Amino acid sequence: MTTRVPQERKRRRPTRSGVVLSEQLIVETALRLIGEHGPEALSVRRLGAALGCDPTALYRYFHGTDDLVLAIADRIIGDAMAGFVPGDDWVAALREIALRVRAGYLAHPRAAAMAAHRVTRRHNEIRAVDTGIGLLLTAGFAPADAARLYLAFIDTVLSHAATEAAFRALPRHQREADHRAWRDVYQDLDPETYPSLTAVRPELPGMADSSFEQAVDLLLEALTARAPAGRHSHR
Amino acid sequence: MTTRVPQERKRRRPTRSGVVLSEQLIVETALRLIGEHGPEALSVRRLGAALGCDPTALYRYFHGTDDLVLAIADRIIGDAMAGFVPGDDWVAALREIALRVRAGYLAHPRAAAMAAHRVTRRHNEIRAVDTGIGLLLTAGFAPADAARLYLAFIDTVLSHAATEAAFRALPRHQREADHRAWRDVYQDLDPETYPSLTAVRPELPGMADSSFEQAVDLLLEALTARAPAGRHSHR
DNA sequence: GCCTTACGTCAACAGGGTTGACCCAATGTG
DNA sequence: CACATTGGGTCAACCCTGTTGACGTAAGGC
Repeated sequence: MTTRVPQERKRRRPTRSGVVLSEQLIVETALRLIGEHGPEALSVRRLGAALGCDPTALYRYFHGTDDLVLAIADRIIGDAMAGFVPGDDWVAALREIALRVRAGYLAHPRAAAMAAHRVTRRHNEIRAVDTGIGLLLTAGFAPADAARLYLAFIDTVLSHAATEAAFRALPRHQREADHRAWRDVYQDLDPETYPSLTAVRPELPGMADSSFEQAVDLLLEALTARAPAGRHSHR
Repeated sequence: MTTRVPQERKRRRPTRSGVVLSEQLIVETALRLIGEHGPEALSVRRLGAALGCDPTALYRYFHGTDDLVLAIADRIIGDAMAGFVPGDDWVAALREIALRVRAGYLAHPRAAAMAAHRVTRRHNEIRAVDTGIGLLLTAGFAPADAARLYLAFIDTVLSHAATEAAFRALPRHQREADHRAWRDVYQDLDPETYPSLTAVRPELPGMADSSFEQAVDLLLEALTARAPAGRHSHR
């Protein structure tokens, strides 16, 4: 069909099971579905079943799966950044942005895994970019540097968060197999073939943990070092 | 079936169309398929057709799609790292690893998008990890730090590369729509609502470019700053 | 109370991964 | 050289997926 999806709906017709559909309700149900029944639960058919309507009714609200995904992504960003106000410390503010984005993604891994590599240049994201660049400007960076460096920072944060989300969106047995790999496969290695891995063997199980905060800290250290003198962070 | 996949095969029986299957041939055909007929071309059925065999014959070589994906990922890593020998400069070596990994992913965007967040547990991956950790050890880092910092470094590189690959793997119209949205959205911004973006407006067109190298440089700067004294990079 | 049309429903299609049964032929042995 | 073994290619089938076009019903404007 790919019918034009109107912005305002007046003829709200209850579904066979009595529910009245809406874009909001659909997005919220999709997120709830993922949260309750695991990452694989999101499909047009399951979503229809959860809503108590025919799966194809969703096509009256979204042009297709892609459209639905973008709507979900916008909702996630909005929820993650809700109530954020940057303080005086620009480094701390950037770190909080990073942690909020990550938390938002991990709250809905499957949706994030689908949407993270999309460029949803919508209101919430634009506002976040404006805020982030503003932080680097107040740190004393020249406009050109502020733009470039913020891009590097936020791209790293988004990429990391997307990777973590994608990992959590894997079916459980795959996730556990990957996790076990660092304990099992990497433990019994030939010392001569892999000398460096052998040297750090006790640390290998930790390789399964997230490196998100470590990477963010490294980036913020580099940014602090590059910041013009006299405009340092408050600590 | 999920039969045990043996490592050594002796009874090579030609397929109906005369081709003799092998793990190598399957992986190479999968990569060729993706390269020629676009990102969506990779499916068990299409792969079987391209090989001139029944699709289910692949299950004699791989336990399932997941197993095949891991094999493809390891192949990409192997190709990317082929012929790499680290020089004296550990910073330069890490940068080259980053650029090689990225180039390998971008050469097969769709495959990379599927495999980037997985742990392949295979030879090429293990060797790359050993090499990277070895570089940090020669830089003078303690084993625990070397492992943790290498993880942060390589995760960032992999995440960035995966994001770029995923974007290139999108259907053309989605990719172009995202690009257009970026241009259009930032053209008519209200200066009062988005003051910082307005301040850096001349720099915004450059925001569409990749921030990969910028992010890698920042990370390497931070690592250099943290490196034990007397073991600096050669420049 | 009628007419229009929005929108929920239904049936169907094309494509996906995965399976168990079948059976031929390549191999190692005598 | 002949035979038993079994690896592995083939086939049919199952259930999942997103998406479509036709259909009809009930809601709203008049």
